Amino acid sequence: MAQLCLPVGLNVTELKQLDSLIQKHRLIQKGRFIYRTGDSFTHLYAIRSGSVKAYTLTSDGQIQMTDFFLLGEIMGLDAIATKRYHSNAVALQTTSICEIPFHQLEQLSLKIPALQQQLFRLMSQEITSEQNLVTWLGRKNAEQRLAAFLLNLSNRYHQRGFSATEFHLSMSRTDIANYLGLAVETVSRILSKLSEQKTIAIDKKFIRILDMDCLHQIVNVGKHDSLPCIAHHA
Amino acid sequence: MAQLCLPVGLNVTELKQLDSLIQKHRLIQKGRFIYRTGDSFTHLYAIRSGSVKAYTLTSDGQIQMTDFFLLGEIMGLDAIATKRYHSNAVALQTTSICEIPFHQLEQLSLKIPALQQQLFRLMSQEITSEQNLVTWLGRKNAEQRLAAFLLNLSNRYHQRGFSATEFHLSMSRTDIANYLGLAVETVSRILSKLSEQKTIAIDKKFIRILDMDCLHQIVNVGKHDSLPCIAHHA
DNA sequence: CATATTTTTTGATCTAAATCATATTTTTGG
DNA sequence: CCAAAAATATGATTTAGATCAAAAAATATG
Repeated sequence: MAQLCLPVGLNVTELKQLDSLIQKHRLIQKGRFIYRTGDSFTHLYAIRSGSVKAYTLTSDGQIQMTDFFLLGEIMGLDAIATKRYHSNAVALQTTSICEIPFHQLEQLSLKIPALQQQLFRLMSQEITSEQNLVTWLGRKNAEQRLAAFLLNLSNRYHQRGFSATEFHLSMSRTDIANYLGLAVETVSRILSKLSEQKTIAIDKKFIRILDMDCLHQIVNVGKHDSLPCIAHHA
Repeated sequence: MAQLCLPVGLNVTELKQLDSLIQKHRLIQKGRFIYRTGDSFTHLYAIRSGSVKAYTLTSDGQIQMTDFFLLGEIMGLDAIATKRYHSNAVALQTTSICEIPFHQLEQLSLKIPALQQQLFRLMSQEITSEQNLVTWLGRKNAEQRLAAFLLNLSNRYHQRGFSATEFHLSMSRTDIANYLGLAVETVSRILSKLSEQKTIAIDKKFIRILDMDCLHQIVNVGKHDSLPCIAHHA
């Protein structure tokens, strides 16, 4: 569990203690739930391979994607306060997850200051990442949202040592559209346009980013910005 | 410091220790900054009275509101990961804040399990609250967003023992619009409409909710819902 | 307290993206 | 391997809300 262990810098004994907590793995088939809204919260889940989507149902029964989790990421942090999961987590492909009993983790973090710090850090990161999503949804047009989404995935894969320019788009167009607050047709149209102008290339679920700069430019340059070049280099 | 102390249930010694951490108060005049983006993170801030807006600047220089903080709420949780504040926090009125040195709080929470738990809880709540905002922005129309916003404020005041139906709208229309991803004109128009139909009454910065049910109905009933009554009672 | 400045409101027009309508491609499952 | 179902793509039309424009109200300031 990269996110929990690596950045922490524990000694051998501490590492062993933490390791003993996170022994239990599970393989989830595509389309299966890891947890559902209202299930009582006992574990955090770390993704060892594969990917997961998390969504909530709004009061009027519509689906709202709240997160995509990729390899190395931790699910369930939003459930700590209420001791119930708030969303439904579904595997987007065959996914290996690691179960982390939260109560025991909490106990252990009392004894290992660096672990407590890492937990605070993880949760704070999650807050920031949701804030960023709010910013995209509130202020950006469809093309900017999609470009930002692709760059975000690219970054996250890159951070885990995978290619930043070629990766698996495991979520459907519908899921992406929902996540970004757009219509499926809009997502499809923009992906087509980006393909046409050779910014990306898509083969089924596989995406290759051909012109990363172009994506950055789309994201960074507001439509009222009269000096795109300067904005880009700033 | 309701949020930090009350729900925790500490013994006398622990309470004293916590109390000694959160002695320092400060009065902030309207329009003054509590922190700015990039300032190094040392304290969490709890609001004792007044209110604060938090916003970020996007890469193309636009303002994006990320939060409004009311009395009893804690600011700065998003800065823990990076040790830098990510947003600008500005007082919306004369505001009394309480400074909480985070490093010491972290140390203390190693010794007081209930305090650690409360911190996890607070951060988890913040994650959930941002997720909710994402849901509003992604799926709701202008009227629903504004109704949800008013109900959210109402709830938060109510939780602290204030009136749920009459409160101070300390943020400007522009701030609200920005927060909800709308144009000022749209916010103004909808507030006018709600006033006209006696759902709310606004006198300068003071708002009175006359028909709470109506607001709930606006929020809960999707436009495609053919049975608003049923949806409302579900 | 009178004038300047900012904020809010209201109206008219325009546009990005939703919706509607099909067609095409991909996936599923017998 | 083929038919049915699901997902994706593309074109035409509509619309919610942005933008533009201007007045009215509130607030600040000398």
